[in-house]
Amino acid sequence: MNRFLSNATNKIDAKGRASVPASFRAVLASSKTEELYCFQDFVFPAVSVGGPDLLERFEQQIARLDPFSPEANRMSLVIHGGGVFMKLDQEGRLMVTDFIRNHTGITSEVTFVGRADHFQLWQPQAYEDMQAAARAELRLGGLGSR
Amino acid sequence: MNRFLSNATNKIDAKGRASVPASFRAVLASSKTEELYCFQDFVFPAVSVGGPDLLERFEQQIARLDPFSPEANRMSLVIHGGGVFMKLDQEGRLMVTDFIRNHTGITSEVTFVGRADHFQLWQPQAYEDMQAAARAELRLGGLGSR
DNA sequence: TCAATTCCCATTGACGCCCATAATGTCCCA
DNA sequence: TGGGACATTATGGGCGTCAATGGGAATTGA
Repeated sequence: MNRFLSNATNKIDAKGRASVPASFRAVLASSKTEELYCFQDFVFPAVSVGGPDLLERFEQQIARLDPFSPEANRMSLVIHGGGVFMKLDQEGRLMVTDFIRNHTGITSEVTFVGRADHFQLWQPQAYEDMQAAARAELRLGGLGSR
Repeated sequence: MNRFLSNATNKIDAKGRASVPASFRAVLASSKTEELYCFQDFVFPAVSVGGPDLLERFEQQIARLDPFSPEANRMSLVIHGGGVFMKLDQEGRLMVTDFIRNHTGITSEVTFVGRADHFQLWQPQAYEDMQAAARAELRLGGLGSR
């Protein structure tokens, strides 16, 4: 499978590192992705991580908006001003920086959440709660009501 | 027969493995399905299991939405973040992970339930109860009363 | 020069591959 | 039609491999 799927919670060690799940690393390797582009999610208290192509996709979306709209402005602020590039170490571990911690509330553990073309970093409990809430919404919205 | 039908209850061994019923494996083999997509059922305390085509069906629903909308974001969180890929071992056994246990209450035995294009994992007693309840509903609803 | 980051190696535990055995069902033939 | 050989399934467990984790040493950079 060549997209990010499922979720896993890993520990952050004394140096602030956390292992990226092997299945996620496999996806990155298959697309030859070395550098990771990170930014905060628009909706959730999470940090999204993907290849440089992810950044390009967002730029295209901004281009489609009215350049003077508050939405385009806000999006650019988050995407360009708020984004960072990161790299994994030799064992496939990610440094959990203050940038990540501040937007997520992550302290000692990270939940990696697959989102098809990218993945996200969540504070474990926040993910649990949001997953349950989103599931309840979908039930009302009719996805599971066939 | 090329769809999942009937049900069977199998033991979970000390390593957390359970044999998938041979008839189900035959269905998987006939469609060349190697990887299994699993997710928490939207209404029942069960985990649904099917081929990647099951995931694609959900993704088509997401594709109909504005990719930057909260709805699409939420649906992806559930479908991508909440789903898992699994593989059977060489003997056709499935690892009963905590993901499965948490959503079903499964402990030492698992009931496999055929649902035509996919199958489900249930805690045996929960399945019995739900089966009986569904049967009663049908009786009231008049399906058998024509 | 000090602190933070990266490299490298060790440890542990989980998982997959392999083989063995028991239980069950099926088929063939007397 | 009964019985027995055979096949298949469900299950148990040994063992090697790899992922996740921890920590010392080297390197970088302010």
